[in-house]
Amino acid sequence: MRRTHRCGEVTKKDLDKNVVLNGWVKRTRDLGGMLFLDLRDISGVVQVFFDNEKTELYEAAKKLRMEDVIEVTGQVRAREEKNINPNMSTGEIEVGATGLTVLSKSEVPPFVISDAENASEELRFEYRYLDLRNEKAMNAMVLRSKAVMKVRNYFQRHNFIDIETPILNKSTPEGARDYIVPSRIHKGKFYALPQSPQIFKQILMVAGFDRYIQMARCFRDEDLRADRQPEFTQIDAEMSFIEQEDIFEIIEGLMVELWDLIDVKLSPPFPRLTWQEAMERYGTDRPDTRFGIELVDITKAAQETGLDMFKGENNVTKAIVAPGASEWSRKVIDELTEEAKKMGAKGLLWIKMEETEVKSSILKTLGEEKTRTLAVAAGAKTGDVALIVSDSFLKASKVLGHLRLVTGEKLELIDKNKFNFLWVYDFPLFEWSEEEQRYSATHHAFTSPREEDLDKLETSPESVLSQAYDLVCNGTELGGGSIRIHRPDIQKKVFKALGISEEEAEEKFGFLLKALKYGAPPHGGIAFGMDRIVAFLAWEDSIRAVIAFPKTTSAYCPLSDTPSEVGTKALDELNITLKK
RNA sequence: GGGGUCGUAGUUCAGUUGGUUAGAACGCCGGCCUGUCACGCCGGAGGUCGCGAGUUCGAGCCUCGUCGGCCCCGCCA
Repeated sequence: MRRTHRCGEVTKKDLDKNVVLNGWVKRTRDLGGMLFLDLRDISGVVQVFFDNEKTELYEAAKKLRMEDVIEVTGQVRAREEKNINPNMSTGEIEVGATGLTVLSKSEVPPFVISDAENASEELRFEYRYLDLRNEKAMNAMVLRSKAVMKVRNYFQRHNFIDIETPILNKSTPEGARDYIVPSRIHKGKFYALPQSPQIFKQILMVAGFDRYIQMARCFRDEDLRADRQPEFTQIDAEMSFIEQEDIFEIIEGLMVELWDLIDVKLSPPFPRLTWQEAMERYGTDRPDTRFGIELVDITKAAQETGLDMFKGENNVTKAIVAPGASEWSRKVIDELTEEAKKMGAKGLLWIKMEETEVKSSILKTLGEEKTRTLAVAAGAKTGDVALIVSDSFLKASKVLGHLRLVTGEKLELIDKNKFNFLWVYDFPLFEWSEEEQRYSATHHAFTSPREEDLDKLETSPESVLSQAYDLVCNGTELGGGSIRIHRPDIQKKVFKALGISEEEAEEKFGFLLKALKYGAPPHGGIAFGMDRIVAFLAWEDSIRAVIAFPKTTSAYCPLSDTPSEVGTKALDELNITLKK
């Protein structure tokens, strides 16, 4: 018999109707002579009633266990006033059972489904099919589906074409470590899984699809975090004949529609901040602007103290003020110092502006008056604590940017209900890599320098700014992109600055360079971490919660036991020998 | 690659300065119960204390190593 209703959709309108329901046994409550059963499917839960006037049926119901799959026939009836359960959407009715079929028995599950949130992630992911039966986990996936539909719908309305790009790709030298797939036919050669469809979407622009969109699965073989999985989904978009501002507008419209899913009204345009300004004020390229506390440059005041520690040639002294934090114990200060050192600072200078006196690590060396002057330069008032770091501009900014976040958390200054979006743009085109002793691309090798910086490409690459941009929300980078290089001559100069030889460029990216020679339109685009966006919408801290089958931080899947060894036959065919 | 933290019953956890028989809650099994909805009450089963060494008369507890989960730094164009 086919079901007539989903469990959560039986309502008062169905009173006296005979219904057929399918679902999982959430729980039974046997009162002796009468038994209540909560039946669950994706739509919700409904209460089924068995009594011992129908002895056989009652005895059968007594044998049911959690997570058995059953079919129930019965009649919808209203609950008496005193028996209504206001916490249940179907709480005004119940189904008086007239028939019961067990469709599938369940073993005792390793955790109780309705309590899955309290089980360890490892266990939940091993039994993800049980975990997903839990309302919250299932809703996250439902929300994800809605978000995907929104995105596709939005871009279609704006004339974007959805095109799939290859999963088996050429390995490229820049960027993250590739996942590698050996080729059987081409022995000794390898495919790489895409870190992003970057080059292909640019080639699609050359082809003339002037607006492209794809939900692209991407793969990066790097160490994982709460917001990083080895495979993840990007909303990948690219447009021709546009400028940076066009991208901002179209994406702002998309964010409005996505956040509408959770009834949050965003009001574009989002604030725009240059990279320089973001670093100066927040010490990071992804500022969390849900709370105040900005970095202050006190280099001049610091140098006037005459202390050696402030003197270095490229030294910049920066500070933040923790408002009303003079109650902080020595232990808290020590913690902050540890945090600062973790970020690479030599140390952390602190000044406590207490009611009657000033306390500081440099009080003895500097004396009360000069110490107070320094704190005041940072903007500290009575009751505040000034935290000071002296180092290179980037180091001092980053350390204080981190301390700013820690301080915001500690003092509970962050309004968790806010969604503060902003654009960061004008990133440096290159950054110096100490490890490799060369410049590397801040965004990627195809990012266009700003027009006005073109002539500095060869003379002072470090000062060239790019047409790259990030969309940031609450201190998280949701996505980023750039206007691309569409002229082969500029692309060559950028490769040169990156220390990529012509031969290497030809070997690795030759197909893109060739395409650019055949009438490439000016173009640019952006890519978003779909998982991060959905995690935001679902109020989850980890993207694992919004991925159906996530991997652990060691890139292992506890459900399928992946990765695993392969047989010698497969290795032989691939001409691969494993090292001992 | 580095740092932190956790690992005890099916699950989530407690376990004192190293000391007799390792506890609780939920779940599970059995019984009672006619309006429950975290039902209630009574009884019961269930443990290689992640793994391996070491110290000790004696280790869940201390030491070293190792494996795994999570968080962070590096890394992630």
